[in-house]
Amino acid sequence: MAMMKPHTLSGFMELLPAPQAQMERMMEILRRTFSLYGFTPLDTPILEASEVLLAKGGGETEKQIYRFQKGDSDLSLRFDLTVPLAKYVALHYGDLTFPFRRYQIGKVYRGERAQRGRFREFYQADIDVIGDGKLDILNEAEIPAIIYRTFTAMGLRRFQIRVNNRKILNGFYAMQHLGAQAGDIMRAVDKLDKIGPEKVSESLREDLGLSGEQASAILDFTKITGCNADVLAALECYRGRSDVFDAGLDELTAVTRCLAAFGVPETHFAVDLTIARGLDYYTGTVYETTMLDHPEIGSICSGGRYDNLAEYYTDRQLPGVGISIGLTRLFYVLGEQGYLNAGLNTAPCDVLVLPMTADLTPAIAVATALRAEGIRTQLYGEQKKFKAKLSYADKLGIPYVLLLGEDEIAAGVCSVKDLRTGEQVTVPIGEAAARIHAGLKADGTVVLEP
RNA sequence: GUGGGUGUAGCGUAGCUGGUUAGCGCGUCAGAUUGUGGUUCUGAAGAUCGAGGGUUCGAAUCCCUUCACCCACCCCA
Repeated sequence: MAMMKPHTLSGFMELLPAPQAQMERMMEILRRTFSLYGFTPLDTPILEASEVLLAKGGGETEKQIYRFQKGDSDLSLRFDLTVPLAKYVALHYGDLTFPFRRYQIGKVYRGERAQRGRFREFYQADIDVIGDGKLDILNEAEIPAIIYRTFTAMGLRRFQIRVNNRKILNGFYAMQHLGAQAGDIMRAVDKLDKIGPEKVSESLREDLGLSGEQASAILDFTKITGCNADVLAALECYRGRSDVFDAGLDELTAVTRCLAAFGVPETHFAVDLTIARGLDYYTGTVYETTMLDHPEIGSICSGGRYDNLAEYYTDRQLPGVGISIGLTRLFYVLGEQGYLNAGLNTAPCDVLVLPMTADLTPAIAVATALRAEGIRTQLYGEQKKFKAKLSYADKLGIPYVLLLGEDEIAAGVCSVKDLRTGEQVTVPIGEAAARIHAGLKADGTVVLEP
């Protein structure tokens, strides 16, 4: 039988052990930070009935979703974590306490062309707050504050969370009598950074059939930039001409105020009237986060307020606000920039026990004792040459090796070698754990509690 | 989905105006050193040149087909 070449599908990330350890570390930070704000962990199926995921119907989702038949079932892979959440909340409404705050880290799937920093299977780390009937604006300010804290905890510095409000855009376009084309216009305006104002104006007039006055009114609107206070002040000039716009401006102003109180510096947070992206279910505040040094990779975290997502599954009004970190993309960018692996121990364990005798039981006893002390211990039982055993520890980056030969066993001692310094000491077996603990703590390596 | 580019040992690559044993680096394995790794030295293994077909005395090299991957667009985390 011909052997087939092993390969991994395009757009699917598969990591080696060391980077995988880094990825897990990032997820730990996310879980810890989300818990800090009172979010409860949640998991939902990767597969859902197609009618659930496509309830909203149409649009880009329909084109990009992985959908297939199994028997008579019409199934789809989830393309985000928010739509499944809406289903979950509608389904378990009676058993949940509102506002319902949950975080979820899981893989999602999008059948589009893979590219640098763009995957077909990727992790999203979501936090959402779902209200019963109503949901206070405070939540919309807290979400980016959490993101700020999360990214900071991961060691990121050069990122910016940009905020806008769909009501402001929709209200403004309504003033220009362009309400029906709001979506297309937002998409055109979104290209400002990429192709410049002239091309955008051209696109507005030629592709969307707007008048010259309308196009320049839109471009003038996007030119409202500066510090957050300036932008908000400039927006006040448009007040009084659209109820929707006024509501959006009130919300954006409130969010901006709260964010300052949450301790998010203005360097990391900006009101930006050009952002409008994200899925089309957003109805109010929208967020988008980019790395300042790598804008070309796109948003690594975005979300917003959605008032009507659950309407396909329930008659109840269940407004929500949430945000999604593109973990796989974030990890990819960090890895590419060499920001990962800085001084982090990615070894699978802290010590490798090397039995040098035919009888393995003394080594087994030592390994068991070390584990009882919370030291991550691996027992190496392969009949290899001594140098091969040491080389194994070296390649995996295991910091300590514990040698147990005839002489040591007879004397009730063991040899503990620090592979990083090459230093080796012989200590009573009972003291080995304390010795390794001390060395690990000095290095700041995470040690499991006994 | 549309347009462009690239496919040579596990990985990164040279060779590409056709010319006979496809070269190098990293990694792997072995030895120097059978209780001392990471450094160094020596040696070895490892490639149906993405696949299929065609042109030719002769194809990694030229032509066709196909597949895969990458980039751009679309859209998005």
